[in-house]
Amino acid sequence: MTPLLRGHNTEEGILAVHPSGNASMRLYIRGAKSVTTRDEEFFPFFYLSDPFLLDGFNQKFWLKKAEGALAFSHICVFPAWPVLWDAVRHMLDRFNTLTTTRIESYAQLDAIHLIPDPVTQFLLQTGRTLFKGMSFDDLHRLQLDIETYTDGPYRFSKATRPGDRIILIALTDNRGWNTVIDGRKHDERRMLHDLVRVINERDPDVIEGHNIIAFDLPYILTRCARHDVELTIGRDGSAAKTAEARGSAGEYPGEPAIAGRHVVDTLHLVQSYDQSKRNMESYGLKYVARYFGFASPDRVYVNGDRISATWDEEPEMLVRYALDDVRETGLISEHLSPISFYLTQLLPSPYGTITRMGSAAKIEQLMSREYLRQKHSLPRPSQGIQTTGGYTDVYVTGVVGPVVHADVASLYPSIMIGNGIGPAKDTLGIFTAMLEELTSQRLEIKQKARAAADSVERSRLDAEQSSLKILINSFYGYLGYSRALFNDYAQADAVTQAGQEILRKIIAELREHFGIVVEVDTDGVFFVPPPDCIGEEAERSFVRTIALTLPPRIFLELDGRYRRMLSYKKKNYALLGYDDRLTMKGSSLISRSIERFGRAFVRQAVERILNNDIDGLHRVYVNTVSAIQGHEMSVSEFARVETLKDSLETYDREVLTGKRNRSAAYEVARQLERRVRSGERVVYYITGTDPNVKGFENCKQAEDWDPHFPDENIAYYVKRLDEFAQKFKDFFRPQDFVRIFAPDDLFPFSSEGVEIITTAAPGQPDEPEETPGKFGIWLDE
DNA sequence: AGCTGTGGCAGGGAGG
DNA sequence: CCTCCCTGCCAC
Repeated sequence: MTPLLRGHNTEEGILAVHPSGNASMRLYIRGAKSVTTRDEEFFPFFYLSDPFLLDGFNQKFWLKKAEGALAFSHICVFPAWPVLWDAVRHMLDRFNTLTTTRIESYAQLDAIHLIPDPVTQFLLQTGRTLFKGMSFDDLHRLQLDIETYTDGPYRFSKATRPGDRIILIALTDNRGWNTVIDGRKHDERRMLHDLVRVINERDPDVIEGHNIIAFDLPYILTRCARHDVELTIGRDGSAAKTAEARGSAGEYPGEPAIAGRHVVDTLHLVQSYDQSKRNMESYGLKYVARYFGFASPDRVYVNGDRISATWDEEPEMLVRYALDDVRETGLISEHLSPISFYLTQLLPSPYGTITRMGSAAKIEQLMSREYLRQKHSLPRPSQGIQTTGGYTDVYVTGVVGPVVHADVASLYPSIMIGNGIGPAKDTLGIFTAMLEELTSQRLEIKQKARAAADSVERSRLDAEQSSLKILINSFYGYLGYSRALFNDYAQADAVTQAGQEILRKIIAELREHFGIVVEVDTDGVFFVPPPDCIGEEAERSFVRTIALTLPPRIFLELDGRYRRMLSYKKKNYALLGYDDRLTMKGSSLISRSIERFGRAFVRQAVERILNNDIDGLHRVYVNTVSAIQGHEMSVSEFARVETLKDSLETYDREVLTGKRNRSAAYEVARQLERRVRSGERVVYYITGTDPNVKGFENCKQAEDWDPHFPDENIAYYVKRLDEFAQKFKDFFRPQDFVRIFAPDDLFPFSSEGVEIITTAAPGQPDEPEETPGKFGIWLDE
């Protein structure tokens, strides 16, 4: 019995398990009842080497470190796929039994969990199917195919296509499941049987839906339980299960189990897409479809609470609505799923799982895959904290223009490649090598995509390069992640510090060349170009001039140009494009926690200020005040929407122990009849007459607001409006400010003599004192 | 049970 | 009033 892994850090608790050469098994080791374990000693561990299957596609298992040497009494085999039962038995027979090698004080296995991930993955990608009763020889041939099909470490395998898909939609109204269905039990029972039949007939590799994991599947399973129908949609005829139903046998919570099929939730796809883009307002299906331009003009919309009524009154309408949902979900998936799909060729995880994996987990898999390929041990996570981040500052507040935004392309990855930054623990040195390799692959693919004549080919290549971009951008975050095996806080700090230096250099150079730096954040700069730099071409070449002063491989690019900019605070500003489009950034201007009327007010006010329309600004204020006072707004405009992070129980406990204060959102949640879970949104408004009421004592659920007897707290909401107006205080002289943001009285408002003040932000000792009007040229237009 | 990072603004409530 | 603490949301 020789340990399969070699390594320098076995003293840190590295274990080798020798499974006698079957790596298509996922080994899961649970602490036996007789074993005392300590939580802090639990750590995930790890891949088997594979003398027989393919390199890299090894499976993961977990060990619980036990105190002292212990032997378990038996070994159990749990094949996740009954189809493979024979194969497992065959392999075990062939190798007699599992042998384990124990190092230091680690315990032996007590359970084996089979998940044929590489096989499903291969099948999915090649469009081949695994059939019931397949013999071990058939499987073995498949495995040989898989071997030839893999290209090697951290390279894409040969691409094929996603398998057949089916989209699942469940409909209910949001008053609860009972009202929709209870009157029509027979119909529903038949529908469930139809669902099972259709899925088995179509036999899809992938089942998709928007929020399918949190809603459609659990909903359908609940209905199945109520009607005593088995949702037998697994490829082997087994029933679909939710995580709870399966226990926590090493699976992710919420991970659905449909044997032989992948579940892809377009909600997850959208969320991870927006993590890099960051400009979506919501992740709801209807919004997302409109965002991507997938919603057709004659799309049917039915409000959630009208679904059962619509079904009763105009069933064809509801059918059309459901089909529109399906169509849009399908288009969103076609647009976004390739990013995950192409990663299945790089990572040893199944397609469905990859769509739900975080970015650090992906890096971890890449690292582990290569370490295991080289049969080297893996380190444990280091303890510590990262101490630095990006540099952010605001040099000028007020209205300026024209403004150019220049940013460094892929700042952190470039630094890591340029300075060879990688974890000290990475003795094989693959982290940086991998980053370099992936980056050059991406550039190659990007160029191919640009050159591709065929539009299908182009979008396939584009998806591939987007997958890589996401991976590449995750390398930095991985360094500072506390649970990462290869984390290295010192190196994470080295990356951010180098980034700060580059940004400061850019600022210094811009000033040297007579640009006026307005706001900077991490990897980009807003600045007013020098007076003789007019027009896009001049600005572009100005940025090039600055870029020449930077270290090699650091590419400063012109990212955007704007007619005017309102600079408010760090990470808070508004931009007016040459197409007159207004974009606002920052939590104090666009936060979802601001009431809708407040967001509308701020937006209109910013727009008027950017256009130097002081009379308009005053009118916006006056109109908003009168709308509040005249009860002209409906509840959705002044209600506040809050997401509950904790359960009501946690909240109560923490309030009781004085760890946190009472808050309106949770108190409203308490009033609701249904149980409120964490992550849910609560919509409420403030009642009473005193503007200084305590929110948690004077709050009501928005649904309870009655337009005929409006009881919102007018004084409170006027006070809120004045708080929003305060944001603009520094843009005006005090005497002007009080006149603009005040109701009309005896004398009509006049903007005569009002000027917008632009100032160098305080606390900038190296910035010479500036006077109003000196920033940019637009005031003289 | 799994979870990528730091920096920044604002609001509400409690207590000085 | 102010400060502190906590939570939520946002930029990159």
